[in-house]
Amino acid sequence: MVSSSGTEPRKVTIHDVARSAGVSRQTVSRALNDKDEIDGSTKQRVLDAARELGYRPSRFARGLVRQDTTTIGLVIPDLLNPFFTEVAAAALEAARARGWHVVVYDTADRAEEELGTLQVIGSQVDAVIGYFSCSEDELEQFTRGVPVVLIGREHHTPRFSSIRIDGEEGVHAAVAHLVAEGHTRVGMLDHGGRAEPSVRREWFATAAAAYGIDTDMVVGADQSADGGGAALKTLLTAHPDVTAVFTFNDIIAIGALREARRLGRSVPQDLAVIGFDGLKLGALVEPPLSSVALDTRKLGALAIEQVARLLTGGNPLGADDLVVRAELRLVGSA
Amino acid sequence: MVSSSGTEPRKVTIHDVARSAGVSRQTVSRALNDKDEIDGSTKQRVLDAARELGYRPSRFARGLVRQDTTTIGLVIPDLLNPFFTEVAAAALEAARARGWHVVVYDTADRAEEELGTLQVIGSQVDAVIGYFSCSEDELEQFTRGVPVVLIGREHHTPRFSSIRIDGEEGVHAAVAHLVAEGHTRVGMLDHGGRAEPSVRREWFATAAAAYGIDTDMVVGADQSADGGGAALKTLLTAHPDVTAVFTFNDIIAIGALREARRLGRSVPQDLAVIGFDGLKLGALVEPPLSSVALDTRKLGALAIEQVARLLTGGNPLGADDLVVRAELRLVGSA
DNA sequence: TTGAAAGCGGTACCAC
DNA sequence: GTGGTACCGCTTTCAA
Repeated sequence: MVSSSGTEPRKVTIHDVARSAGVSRQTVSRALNDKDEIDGSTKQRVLDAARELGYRPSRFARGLVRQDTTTIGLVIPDLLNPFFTEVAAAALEAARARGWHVVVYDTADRAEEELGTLQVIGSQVDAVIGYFSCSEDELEQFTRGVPVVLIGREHHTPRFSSIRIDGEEGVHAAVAHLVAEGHTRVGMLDHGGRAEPSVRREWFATAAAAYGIDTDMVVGADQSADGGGAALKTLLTAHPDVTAVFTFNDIIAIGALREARRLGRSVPQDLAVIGFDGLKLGALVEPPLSSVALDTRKLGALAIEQVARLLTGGNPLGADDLVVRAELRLVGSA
Repeated sequence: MVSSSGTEPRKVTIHDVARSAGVSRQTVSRALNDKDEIDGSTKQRVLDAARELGYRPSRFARGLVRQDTTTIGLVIPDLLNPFFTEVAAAALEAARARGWHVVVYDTADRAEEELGTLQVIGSQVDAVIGYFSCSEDELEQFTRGVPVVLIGREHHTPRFSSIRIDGEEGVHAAVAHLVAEGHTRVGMLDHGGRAEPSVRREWFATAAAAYGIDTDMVVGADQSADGGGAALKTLLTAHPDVTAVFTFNDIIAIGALREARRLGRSVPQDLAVIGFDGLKLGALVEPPLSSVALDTRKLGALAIEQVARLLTGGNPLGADDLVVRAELRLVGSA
């Protein structure tokens, strides 16, 4: 006796409606799809029967025959991370403009969940946009045949597309600004975790070098406000003479802002802070966070646009077009 | 000549693979679905052929025959509003636990988009969870037959379910705390827009009355940080003697926090602030925002749980179980 | 181990 | 205006 207590309501099909209304299935179809080759009264009768029976057309059957609806899968590590929130919102907006549906998968920053998602997603969507941590091999293996647009990393196989984030100029401008303000000891809070330094750090190093600034004061930070705070503390302990910091991203910067206040350093007077991403969130903290800002809406729009092209087999955008440039936005913290 | 320049790649079906591999369609199916009633070499041959042709099974055809995958639609007015971000994240998490897919629709706070979504969603998902602004009549009309769980408002028709937010005790505790701290002039920043005062305001009024506190100092605020800031300014201009404010939600409270600083009032010394929602965001501002906190994860989990019951026709949760209680969390701003 | 046939629930194209 | 039929692409009996 495993069956549920409720009256397991066997799926009502178009056939049931047809029989109940005393018409054929196609007539039911006509009534439901508002075709005009049908008598008014018949139509009403069918509609009534359908309501009566609680009929709902199967999206699968319908999708099978009229191949219209496109659904894309959006895979992100953490929707609560404001950066991904913005990316997701942007993708949703761009998708909505095309009448597409977006299935969102939050992998909770777990590699296993990511793989699991990848596994199942292939048979659920027409294309994938995502921020993945797995290898391209794994990606390829699971998404075989599905267009994939990568966010937050660059692809090495022509099999994929990716939206490149170009912050070189923006970071240079940030450093230039700090130098112009008289800062000579500028530290950086890079991301922690992965072994290799980030591209953002390279941009920073290049710019710093161009201004003859020391570039060794770098501390890795967890990708969280707490991580940023802790990293700032470490940095200032090791280098008390630091008067400005550039951070891997805004979340880290916001944590640094908070920690600076706790350490009795007022921002931007005693410590200038410049983040990266330009999150809307930056406007809510005090002082407002200066940042090398990304146009996340454009990022989302580009990803969707590329998917569209990939899907139609039309000419996909090249690497040169798949770029979002970040630019310095000074509002308070520097 | 409207045809695209690319080689419109006609959909490869299981049939093509079968022919190419020199087997029948069902053998292809076996190979792809990893059944064991198939010869190893045959399987490999089929797999190769499939890869060769770039074959991808149709999710519609597959869904049609094995009726497993459930997809739920999540409709929210604005993913960038941190409250909805949390709700969405919670729903995604709960859905993932069941292996469900979630299609997210952001209606951009526009009634027309909401209706449009409603229109299309019925034929795309198995159930709907959402924060809607339209009438129950409209909801009913468009979601006919689909289980619907409402968030942020209560239902009046048995046709729907809703997750109720019970903040009565929490708000009472908030007022009690303020009173205990010596505050006698407590204002409120309610939501603006709609004509009627919010339920939260009623809770506030009731609690305030219980402590013999004046309850007229209420200002409506736009649901944004800026709105909260502006509202606080209005409030303090009209009632300079106010020493504490309770707000409709955390976003408004955060705006108030910012404005207070600009007005030279330090928080919580000169002005105590208590929000509502308990967003994670509240931990990022200075001082950390005290709030009548909601368990958004539970909210999402409840919604999904109810959907599950509705879907199986099993015994759905009653109103008494569909409640999320909010409780006071004091961390800094009061 | 493999294949033929019968659906899954709709829609389109044809007669009537 | 309405019904018959084929078919969308795949899986699941059931024989062979």
